[in-house]
Amino acid sequence: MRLIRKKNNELEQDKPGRKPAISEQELMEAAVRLVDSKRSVSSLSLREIAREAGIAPNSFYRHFRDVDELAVALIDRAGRGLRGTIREARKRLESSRGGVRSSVEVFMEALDDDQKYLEILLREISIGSDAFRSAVDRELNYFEEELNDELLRIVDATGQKIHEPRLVAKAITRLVFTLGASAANMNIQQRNDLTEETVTMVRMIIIGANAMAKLK
Amino acid sequence: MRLIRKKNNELEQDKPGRKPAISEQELMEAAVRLVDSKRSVSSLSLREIAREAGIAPNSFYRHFRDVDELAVALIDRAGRGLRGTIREARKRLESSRGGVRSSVEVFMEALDDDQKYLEILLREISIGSDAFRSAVDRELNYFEEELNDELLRIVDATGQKIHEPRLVAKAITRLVFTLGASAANMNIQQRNDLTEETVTMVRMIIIGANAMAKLK
DNA sequence: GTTGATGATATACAAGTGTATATACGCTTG
DNA sequence: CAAGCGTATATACACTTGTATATCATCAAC
Repeated sequence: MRLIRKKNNELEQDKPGRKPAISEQELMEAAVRLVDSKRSVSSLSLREIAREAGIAPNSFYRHFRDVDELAVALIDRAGRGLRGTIREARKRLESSRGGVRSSVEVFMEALDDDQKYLEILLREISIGSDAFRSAVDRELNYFEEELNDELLRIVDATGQKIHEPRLVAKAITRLVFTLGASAANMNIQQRNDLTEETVTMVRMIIIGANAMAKLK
Repeated sequence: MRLIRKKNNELEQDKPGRKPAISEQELMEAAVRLVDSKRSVSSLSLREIAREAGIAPNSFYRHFRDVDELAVALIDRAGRGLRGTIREARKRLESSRGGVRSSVEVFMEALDDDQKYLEILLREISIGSDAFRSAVDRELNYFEEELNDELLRIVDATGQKIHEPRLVAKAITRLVFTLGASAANMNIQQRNDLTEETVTMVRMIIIGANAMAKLK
């Protein structure tokens, strides 16, 4: 059973029965296939996506109200992947010493998985419709909060102080997302270099926040 | 003044004096006028811009090969404004104590000047054509280099050490640009808060780089 | 078996797009 | 004055776009 969004914006239950010839999933994948370094999701036309998915233009409406709604669904999908990434990073954080490095590595690896979803999220942070942007914002804030919790946990556990953990979380989040976005078109060597750089930058922020806490 | 016969058989008065030729400048301004929170430069159509500028669609070609070329010109313009901003920041840096704060302030103020050019640059960092993106990259790198030079100068002058100044410059640049982009739709209060946050984050990075240099 | 919902299709249309072509007119230069 | 150049314009064409409308096929429920 799935949910169908009707023209009047009501949600309606898909009655048990016949399987649709095409799924929202497949439509989203068709859209992703059309996205490359020069084309953004929000620049895709309804007909283009329908063509790529192999359906008639009008069939698109059976699944999404418009391209924008599909784009938001894409971001939600990216968000789900991101949550997995965060869980993974936390796991490695508990079991290893080089916490920062392994966390950054998990993030960079996630760029390859998830069928470009994360990449799309990163690349289109600042454009698209209002709905699209607030969907991205949601994920960014989630990431930030998770990071904040983790910092507070470390403060609690180790007794070391951190100046304004919320700002530390925000700075790291923005930095990692920005640098991640620029990693999209890189080869392995370049990406490894970028990972190293990112690790150092994140350490600077944490050590800086630490030193500032001591100064006070 | 005399009467001329047009193709559509209308008679029209020949106004005294030649119709003023439009400048690239004016075309660019017309394009900027069409950009808002939902529309990006690269999504504008040639005809839209021509309409806004009050010229015939084909006249556009007299000035730019296509919309993309105009977009690149916009970024170059933004870059020129940015250089002024940097000069200003440096001046304040020499004459005041709170170097970081006043520098960040100069940057945030520049978002209001420059007729949205800087804002456009920030917002479309990751999209648009190859030419567009490399134009943005050029400006970002210029900013980064300037910052690097300044850091080295400070190291020289004060004798304090900084770990990997190039990375410090990169981290600060990305952070300030990213946060600046998100300031586009903020009111004064929110922007002031953001400025404060940015200042603290930048300080964290610098202090962190300082502490890391001492550790070695 | 009939009905009705669901998903898909084809056809159609008005609006918008980039641009090729032809042309008009002012200005400069001879 | 004529020629040519620069800048503008009108017209036209082929194409894409979103979507309205009508129709068909499949299946569930009565």
